[in-house]
Amino acid sequence: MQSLELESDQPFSLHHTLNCGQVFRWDFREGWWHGIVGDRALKIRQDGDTLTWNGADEEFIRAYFQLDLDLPKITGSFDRDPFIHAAIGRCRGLRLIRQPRWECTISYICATNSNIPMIRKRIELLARALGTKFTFEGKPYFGFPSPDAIAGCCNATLTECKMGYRASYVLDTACRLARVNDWERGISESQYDDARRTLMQLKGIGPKAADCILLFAFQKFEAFPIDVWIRRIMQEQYLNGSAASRTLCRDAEIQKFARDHFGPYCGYAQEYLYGARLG
DNA sequence: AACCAGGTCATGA
DNA sequence: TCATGACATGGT
Repeated sequence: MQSLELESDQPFSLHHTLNCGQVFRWDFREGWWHGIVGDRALKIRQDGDTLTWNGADEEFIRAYFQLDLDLPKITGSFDRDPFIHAAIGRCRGLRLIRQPRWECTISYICATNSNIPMIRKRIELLARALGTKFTFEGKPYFGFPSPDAIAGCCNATLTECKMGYRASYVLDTACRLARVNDWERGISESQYDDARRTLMQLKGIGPKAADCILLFAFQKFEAFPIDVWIRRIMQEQYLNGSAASRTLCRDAEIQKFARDHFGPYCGYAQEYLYGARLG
């Protein structure tokens, strides 16, 4: 077991960070958050300014939870209206996570047109079917399947994982990326627009999934994923006033507004809006 | 029983 | 470039 003391001027909330819908393989049980990240399992808890965990070194924890970033500076940069101000207050300490790139990519293909419990079930079934089994604190876990593991399976296997029509998307993307050496580097080194276009050439990745992947796995904070919730919030709160009188506007317009209004960290702002969405 | 969920794709104008 | 409908699945 290891621990660290958070800096007093750098807010962090494990609960908001893991509960805001950006990751799908974390569970809160008996006072601990239990998670599977790529091929490792870990558990972690927060008591005030103390983080205690098992299953990773401190370097991993700091990187994974973005403890190296100046959060007040980030939230301050987009704290520009009463609505986002309230969301920042409600989700105080929420940090974006640095997700494994491959896992994040497949996860958000699995996420389309589904609710969060269904996404979680799908990914768990996928890991059980094709992931590597290992033991952590005496219990069995399944890591996230490698590109080769998915690329080598058949459509029926993925259908058994409740992928529905996404099965062929997952398989196709796995086959493509499995043959490319270090595909992440090209995305990582590209500007946001180019990276987004490249990702969208993969089956099952449209504008929304691409933005989630760029935001959560490539730290391109200018990405502003628009799902049904964010679309609703943006139209009601920022674009056209009341729900009754609003006229619909395109996602591209919403995105432009978001980047102009919230600035270069608008992706971070998006996650605060999403995290605070249930009132 | 329709409708919805962290949407995307194929089609047709 | 844009609307429109289909699409697997499970919950409400």
